[in-house]
Amino acid sequence: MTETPPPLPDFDLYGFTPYRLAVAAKYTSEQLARQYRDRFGISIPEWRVLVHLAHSGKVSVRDIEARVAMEKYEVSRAAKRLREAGLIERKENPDDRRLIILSLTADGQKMMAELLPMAKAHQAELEKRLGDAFKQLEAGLEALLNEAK
Amino acid sequence: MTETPPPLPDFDLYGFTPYRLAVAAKYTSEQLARQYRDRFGISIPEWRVLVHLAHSGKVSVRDIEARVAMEKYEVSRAAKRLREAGLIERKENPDDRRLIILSLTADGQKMMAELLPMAKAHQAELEKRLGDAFKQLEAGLEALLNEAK
DNA sequence: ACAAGTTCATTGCATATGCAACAAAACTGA
DNA sequence: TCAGTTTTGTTGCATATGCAATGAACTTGT
Repeated sequence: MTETPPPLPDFDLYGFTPYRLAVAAKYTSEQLARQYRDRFGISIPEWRVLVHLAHSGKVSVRDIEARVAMEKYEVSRAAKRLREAGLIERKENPDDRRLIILSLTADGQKMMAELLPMAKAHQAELEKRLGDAFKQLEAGLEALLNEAK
Repeated sequence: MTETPPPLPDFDLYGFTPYRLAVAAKYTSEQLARQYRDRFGISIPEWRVLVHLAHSGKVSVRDIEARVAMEKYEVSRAAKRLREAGLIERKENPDDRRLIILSLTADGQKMMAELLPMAKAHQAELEKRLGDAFKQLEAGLEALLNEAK
């Protein structure tokens, strides 16, 4: 004689948007991330810092933190590894000695000159594969990300 | 006399879909995840296992791995913690003694009876807030997730 | 029947991550 | 001016994670 357990609400993980977004995020970044990891030994946090530096020139940890959805300790540690790898360099800001100035080294520039086209190609490929669905995805993401910040 | 560095392709992280998805995933799961972490001490991998058990009854590590986008070692470790917390239990499958049978304990059921409505409310809230953009987001995700598997 | 290969789950190890504490520099206001 | 507060960046510590190796149970092919 088995007691029927208290019935649980019906809930399907596949229909749960945070889950779906997590899977989609992992799926879309996986292939490219593996490429730049195998080829250059770069992790995703490091990649984000590099992209920001490639795009914005000289910036502080705080700038990056504010703009690339990373906590400052992540930025700090990513920057440390990148410095050890000789890809970025770090100076003191004479106007405010708490701030640091991060920038790509020549080696870092060279690497990014290879990496960025790979990323652009990946993005183009994704857009092409998804077609109209891509436009819808982006419209939805736009609304979500606007409210996020 | 500064040498102009080799020009880098223009690339904006904000327009990069894998990045956008990662930020969106983090944003949408953050609030709820904090709730169930603070209240029940449950992490996201544990939550996924629990949801799958609530939905599917008795399953093996392999079942969960296949269906909830987790590696088997993640499932294994999540299950271990949940067992230690008394939320799930584990039996041997007599037909195939490599397989294990995971299921919710009474405590686990009770907890999920609280947790699932929270998740449903979170989802409903998200749908409502985003309105039409939600539908677009889901259409895009649908296409992406279909190709993922 | 049984050696070789597969599948399933777990674990050791190195590294990554998240949190909170910290130190140094700059700002604030009386 | 200068004690208290805030901002910036780093780090110690505990835990989580990813990978590869392991071992046990099953399957396959001859």
